[in-house]
Amino acid sequence: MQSLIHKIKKAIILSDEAEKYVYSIAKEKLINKGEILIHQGQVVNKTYFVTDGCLRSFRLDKNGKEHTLQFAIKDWWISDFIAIYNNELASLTVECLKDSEVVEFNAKDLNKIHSLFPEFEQFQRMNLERHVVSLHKRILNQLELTASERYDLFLEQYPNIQKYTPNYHIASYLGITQQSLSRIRIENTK
Amino acid sequence: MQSLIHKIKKAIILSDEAEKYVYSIAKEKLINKGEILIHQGQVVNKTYFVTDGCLRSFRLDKNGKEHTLQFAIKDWWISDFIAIYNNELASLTVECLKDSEVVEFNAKDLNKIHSLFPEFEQFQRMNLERHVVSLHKRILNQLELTASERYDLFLEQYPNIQKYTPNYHIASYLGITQQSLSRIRIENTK
DNA sequence: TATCTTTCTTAACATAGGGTAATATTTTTC
DNA sequence: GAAAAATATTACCCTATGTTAAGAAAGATA
Repeated sequence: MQSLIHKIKKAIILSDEAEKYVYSIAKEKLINKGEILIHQGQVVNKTYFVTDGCLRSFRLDKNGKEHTLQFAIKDWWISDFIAIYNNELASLTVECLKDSEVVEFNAKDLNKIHSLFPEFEQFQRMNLERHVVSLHKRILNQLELTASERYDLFLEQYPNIQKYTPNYHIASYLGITQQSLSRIRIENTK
Repeated sequence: MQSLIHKIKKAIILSDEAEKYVYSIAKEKLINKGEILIHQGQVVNKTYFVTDGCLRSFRLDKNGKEHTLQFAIKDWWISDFIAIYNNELASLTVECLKDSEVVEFNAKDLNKIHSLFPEFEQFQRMNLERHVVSLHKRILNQLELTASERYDLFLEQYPNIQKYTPNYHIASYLGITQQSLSRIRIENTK
């Protein structure tokens, strides 16, 4: 929780009342490895801020294959923003990859914060700007890099993630099979 | 220009002064097909709002291949947000696909608007939220759909774009070659 | 209309990566 | 520590897509 407040205060001037409101709608939670926070196909009304550990969001397609949209480590937000934005049932599952500590928010409470404390508009805008830029980069990487190059870049961006997540999750983030990733890993060490 | 003001007013309450400021920093421009608004490798300081026509942003990779990040039609923003956000030289080129009408902003003026008129924070946040959701969807589509399925979806999302842009631009958006797209187009009509 | 240029299609061949299945390795559980 | 479960590697074959090149079609220009 402290790490979230700290992150907010680094970005904006946070009044006492606003800080109180954040505390009033936030719920600190310890999550065990393997727990599912959001279930694909069910109602979504929570958004999570990760203060420790690692979560993952993915979609299960019609053929039973998983496709990883996001890994969330310390100081990242994670939820099913597609579903929340469109007011639909979850198109993603969010699961916990290792024992983690998160701050849970009801998505509607979190949305109200903007009208109650307009200073959060700026905080949120800046988060979203950063997010858009990272998504643009990911799309361009997917278009122009080989699987092997994408894997190298992934390891730079998430240097310790291999401790928390099996390779087939990484493969599903990169858009390849675990067998292909295995081949790439062997090539790279030669 | 009216269409931009209209769009803003649909989202937020726009004070007279704020509206005046928008006019003072905005520059309406007619752009000819083929004109380049942002050059990869050069300084970027402009952001464009499209009021009519169609623009495209793409990256030229080391092998001379183009990769399309975005098509922008009426009511979309386009620029090189990666470069602006990171204060780098352009990683993209923005070109005009058919004679278009745009509103040009200096990126710094546009950024100042948030502190001068905080109501724009909300406007921008909502734009960014929508944008993030559409990027999430695009990434998931790229991970889980075949090239043929992505093409079908593309045609739904940009129903008239084929009039403005050659197929090899569409192919470079979908992450395939123009030859593959040609094969897919033939398969689909069978 | 004729010519030039751009775009699209087609074909032959090459290759990255997928599918399936077997085996090896590591991790978890009892 | 043995057994079970999960994960990773390897192999064989297959398919979608890439590469290169040529030709056809469409659009632009003179």
